[in-house]
Amino acid sequence: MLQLSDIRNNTEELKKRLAKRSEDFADKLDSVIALDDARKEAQHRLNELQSDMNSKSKSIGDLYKEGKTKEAESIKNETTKLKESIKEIDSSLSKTEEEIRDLLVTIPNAPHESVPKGNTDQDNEIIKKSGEPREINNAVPHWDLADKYKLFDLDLGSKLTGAGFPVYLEKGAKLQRALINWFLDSAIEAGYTEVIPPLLVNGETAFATGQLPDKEGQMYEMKEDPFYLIPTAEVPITNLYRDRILVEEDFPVKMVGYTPCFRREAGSYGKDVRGLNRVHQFDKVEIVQIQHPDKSYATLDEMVSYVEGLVSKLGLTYRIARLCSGDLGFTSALTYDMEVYSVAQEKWLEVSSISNFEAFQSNRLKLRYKNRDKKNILAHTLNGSAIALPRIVAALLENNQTDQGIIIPEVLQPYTGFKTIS
RNA sequence: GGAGAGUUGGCAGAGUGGUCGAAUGCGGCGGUCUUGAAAACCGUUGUACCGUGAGGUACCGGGGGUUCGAAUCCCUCACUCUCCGCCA
Repeated sequence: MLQLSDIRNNTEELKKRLAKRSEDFADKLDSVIALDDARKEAQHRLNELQSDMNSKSKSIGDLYKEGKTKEAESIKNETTKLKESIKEIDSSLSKTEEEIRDLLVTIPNAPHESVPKGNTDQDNEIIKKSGEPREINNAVPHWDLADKYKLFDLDLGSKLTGAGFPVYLEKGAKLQRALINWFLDSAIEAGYTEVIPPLLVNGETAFATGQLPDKEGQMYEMKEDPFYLIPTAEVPITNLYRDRILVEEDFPVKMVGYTPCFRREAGSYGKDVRGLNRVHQFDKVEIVQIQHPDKSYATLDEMVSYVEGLVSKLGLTYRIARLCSGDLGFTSALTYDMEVYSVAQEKWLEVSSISNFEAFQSNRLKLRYKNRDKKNILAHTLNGSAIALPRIVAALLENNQTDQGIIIPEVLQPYTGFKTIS
């Protein structure tokens, strides 16, 4: 969430940046400031009363020790009222703090100045295209190729679980492992440290990276325990650094992790859900960085090029989009999407989303660093898919189909152990 | 799942109702000494909020309670450890 101090000090700038979002948040910012004024006043009064109480308590103790029981009793009587006032102000202060928080959690991150104003993905700005898509006559969509070569089976998955839980088979299963391993090895080579986090997280963790309360209902929730299945490795990996105070020398923190991801995708049925286009469980390798605020945008560019390198080595046709304000996630200040072209479906599939959250997550994570003046400053967090598997698989199958079978990209061959699927 | 013991500052570890934001040791930072370093010695060393400032307030796993006063007593939850049970 946005920093209170920022809202107070840079009110107009934040209003301007937030105005790009579909909803107007100017009033909310003003309300936050007004509530914060009330909070300060209450805080001040409370402190005074507490101070009074502390000194009274101290003298009661002293008086008893000196045997002056009567005097002690008389001061004790005075504290009764004081105690009530403290309780009263304390609870009203808590209420105000809660109101501030309730308001703050509904305000999204302020879009970066380069974010184009817009409503839907139609308004995203294509900043790079890798060339013209290859043309294949009578291209077969990946779900039919999967049947033909026994690569994955959605019906089987729906028997075991429900719609959107693919079962990967034979070379399809091997291809998953190959991609995961190649993605991981590439990231490690690029300086990322591998982690394997839990797949279930508690509410505090989900709150800190912004999934709660914004995406409540999009995560699978456990029945017996207050845990959520992770929708992305971003959640547990970024939270590794919750409540940490770093030193500048720690930057950049670079982590990579492979996890399955679970998404309910409530409300998105019907469209674009065939085959692997949108499933409830999928595999993803995620890269996360924690960076100095001055360097986070350079890091974002670096991460985009890194992901671009991956799709490029896979030989896929891709384009990079700068998300417009309407398509920008709640927690992000600037997001680039990597999209690959799917020949049979004749459309672009989003395979990676790379975002700079600035201090939005750090504020909830309480992730800071000590600067040279020994002040604690919120760090910036970033992450990106590197990469999500299903749509990469979809594009690979469709784009690489030939009469002789499906050609496996060279970089993957050491991992698959086969060169074609036939 | 059952029984028991714990959770204190960066770490280790005292503290069982008032003088405790918290002894002591280690580590970190600054200094003295030294050609340099080590050792020794001296000083300093948590986070957040309120206040222009002096200063004040809160925090000893989380939440609640008892009390004039709680790190210390009670309740509750989470976590850690030991033993038993079950199990990959």
